[in-house]
Amino acid sequence: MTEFKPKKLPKQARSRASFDAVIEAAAQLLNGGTYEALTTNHIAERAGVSIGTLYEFFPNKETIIAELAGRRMRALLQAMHKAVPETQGMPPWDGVTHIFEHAIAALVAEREVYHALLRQIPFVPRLAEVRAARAAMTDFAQFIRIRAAGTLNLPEPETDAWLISQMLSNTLLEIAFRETDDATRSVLIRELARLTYRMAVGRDPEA
Amino acid sequence: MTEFKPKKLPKQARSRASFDAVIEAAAQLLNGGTYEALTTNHIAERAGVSIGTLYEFFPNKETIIAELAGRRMRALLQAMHKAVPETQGMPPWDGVTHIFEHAIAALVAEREVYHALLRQIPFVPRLAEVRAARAAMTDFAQFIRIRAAGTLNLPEPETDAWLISQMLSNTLLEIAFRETDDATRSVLIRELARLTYRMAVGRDPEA
Amino acid sequence: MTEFKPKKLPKQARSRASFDAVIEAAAQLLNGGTYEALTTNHIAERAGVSIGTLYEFFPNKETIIAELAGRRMRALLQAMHKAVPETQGMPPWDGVTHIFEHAIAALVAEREVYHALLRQIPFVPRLAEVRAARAAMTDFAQFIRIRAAGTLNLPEPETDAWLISQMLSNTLLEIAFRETDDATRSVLIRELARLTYRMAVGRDPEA
Amino acid sequence: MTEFKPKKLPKQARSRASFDAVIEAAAQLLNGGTYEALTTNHIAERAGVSIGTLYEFFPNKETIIAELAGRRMRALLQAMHKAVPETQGMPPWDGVTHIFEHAIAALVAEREVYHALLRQIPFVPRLAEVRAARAAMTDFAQFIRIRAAGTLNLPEPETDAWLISQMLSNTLLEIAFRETDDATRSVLIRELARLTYRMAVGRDPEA
DNA sequence: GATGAATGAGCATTCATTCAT
DNA sequence: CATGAATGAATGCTCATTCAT
Repeated sequence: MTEFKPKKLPKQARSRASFDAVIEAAAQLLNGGTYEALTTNHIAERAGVSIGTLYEFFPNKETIIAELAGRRMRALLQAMHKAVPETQGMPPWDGVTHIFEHAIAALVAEREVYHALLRQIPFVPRLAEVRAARAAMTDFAQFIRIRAAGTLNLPEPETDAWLISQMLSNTLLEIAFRETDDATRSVLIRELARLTYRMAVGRDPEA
Repeated sequence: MTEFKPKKLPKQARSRASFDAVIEAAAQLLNGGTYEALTTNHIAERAGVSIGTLYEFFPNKETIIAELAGRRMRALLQAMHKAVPETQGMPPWDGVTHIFEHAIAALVAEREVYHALLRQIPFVPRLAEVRAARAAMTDFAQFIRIRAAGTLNLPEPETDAWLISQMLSNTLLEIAFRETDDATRSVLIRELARLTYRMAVGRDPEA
Repeated sequence: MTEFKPKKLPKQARSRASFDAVIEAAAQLLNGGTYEALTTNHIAERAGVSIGTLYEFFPNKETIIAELAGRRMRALLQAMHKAVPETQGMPPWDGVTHIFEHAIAALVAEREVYHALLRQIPFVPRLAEVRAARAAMTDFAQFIRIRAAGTLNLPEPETDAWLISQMLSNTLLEIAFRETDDATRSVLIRELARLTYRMAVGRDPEA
Repeated sequence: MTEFKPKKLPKQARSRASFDAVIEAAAQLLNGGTYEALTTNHIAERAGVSIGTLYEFFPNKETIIAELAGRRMRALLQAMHKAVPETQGMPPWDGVTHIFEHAIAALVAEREVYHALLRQIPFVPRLAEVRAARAAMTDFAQFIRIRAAGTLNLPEPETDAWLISQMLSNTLLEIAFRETDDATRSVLIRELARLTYRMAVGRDPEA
């Protein structure tokens, strides 16, 4: 599988700024346009950098996108991890809901970026960093156990973990991509949390 | 919303053959290449038809893809519907497993086609026929109730139906897209059926 | 110079109807669209005739247009000739005005057809029939002499005749093509008649 | 009304050369071919520039043509203006003849370019710069008055000015487009000047 | 005769990438 | 180091014309 690595990681401040500007310009253009409209020349222009400079840092277009995908995946995981301590003392179901809400908030803030990255660009979902983020969803399902004190009930742990991570990651994306209001999304998230609990424990939480 | 309709539906045998050849050529090219490599000239060449003939039937590239998507969605639903009578007498969990197996078989046979259509081409998931197929997943979840004699237990029926249809359609796709062997897929399907039962009924089936 | 002749002149009534339909379909399409949008397939469709039949009568697109141009030029001259007897007893200036008015009326009725034919299609102005029609404008300038009893005063008769025919034909077209109302056109026609009289006779008419 | 403006006006010498090369290549191709044969790929090839570079400067084909039309109209007006001082001391009729001769010389040098631009390309005559040039013909008719010391005699000044500008611009073009020798053109120009004088003043000049 | 499916050269335009300055 | 002019293969699509049925 082709690796997408920047040509050189910038050390000096000025370089660092250009490097970042390119990636964030790509994100801006993705928000408000499809992937098909994303051209390297536009990225350079939006970044305030010449096309020549862009190619100093990135060997090709794919690498820019891979870098952006990595950034956003890290941001997404961080948003969820930051929410974990806040669930202290909540009943397990509420804890899951809380974490999902943070994930959705991060996704909705850049709906089109995530949509383009994860649903339109062939190679992005196969990127190691993206797969890791998806797999991490299971950790949050596991988290139910910690909070629910040992009631986790998964007969085929590995298989079930993979399935649940697929269901959660895809459904969180669908909720975020859906054109609707925050209230509707709240209901969806809460129900998703309950269905997740059902999957993981085999019964409804005694809320 | 833009409608994608063929220019003229072919009546004569010669036309019918060309019409079909174009659509199936598109499918062939999608199998073994990405969407980006799918060009109208390549489609025509592969179909053994001139580019002019291709545009005799289809007003633009999108319409070819929409027509292919429609065909495959219909094929998928049919594969599932054909499996329903065969579940007579099976315990509900096995019935769902059986239906999923047929769906996966259809998907796996053209893994890359389905992947390109549903995960790379922006407008395909928005197509009426595709959305209908996705929504139909809920019917199969409902089907559990029929077989499980009234134990369906969904506190927010509409919301839960949407969530379950998203989870099932996406996860079936992920299982089909995953590069693995049939044995592994069998286990995944069976576990998916059980998790689905858990979501729908709130407990494990009494196998 | 290439000659544009129909393949075969139709004798039977049915053929005659198809032949005419093709030419008039071309005229209709020219009214409400530019020459660039005029395709043989559209002409055939509009004429209610198959493209194959169209090519039975006309060896190529140019011939259809040449035939249409001939028809309209003949119609234009006829419109002007029909007006001549009506000028009996009018003072010469009014007579010219009267004839011009009939010409403009014919032109305006199919503004876009005449514009496309005479101002956008390279070979039409070079067609024998079109040049003849243009030359005929001089006859109407000559007509002033008949009515003005011998006062025509053209030192270089042949040269002046060509010049006047160019001025009149082009300016009548410009008046017809101009987007304006009938009242404005009336004033333009009357003034054009006076300027023409001045050119031909060397002084204003004693209206 | 759609504006046709170059994408970026070239600053550097290299750019300037390419920019000009494109426009003059278009002129060359128009000389010796019709508008229909004028393609962007041919223009680029003739200009010794890649098609990509062509589109670096011009957003579309129309803009190239509009730019060429502007250039030639400016050249035409300049040719006429430069001739004005040379008419000092000439009798008015000779002065007009002199100016017309310069206009015709400029037109004849690129007969086919002017013909294609002004008689085959739909949008060119509607271009602001072209309309201005045409209107400027009236100034030269006015010029007769200056030389003829107040004898201008136009009962409907605005209408007559428009008519005369139409007659002159069109007839100058027809003289230039006509396939003939210089001697014949000279006679035509001289007679055109006299007819113009007649139109403007109502009698022959006292040569 | 009439049909209309089929042809394919050709068109305007895009965009990832290079390299002389 | 940075620039941005230049590249050109490739794309989606049109349309005059042919010819098997």
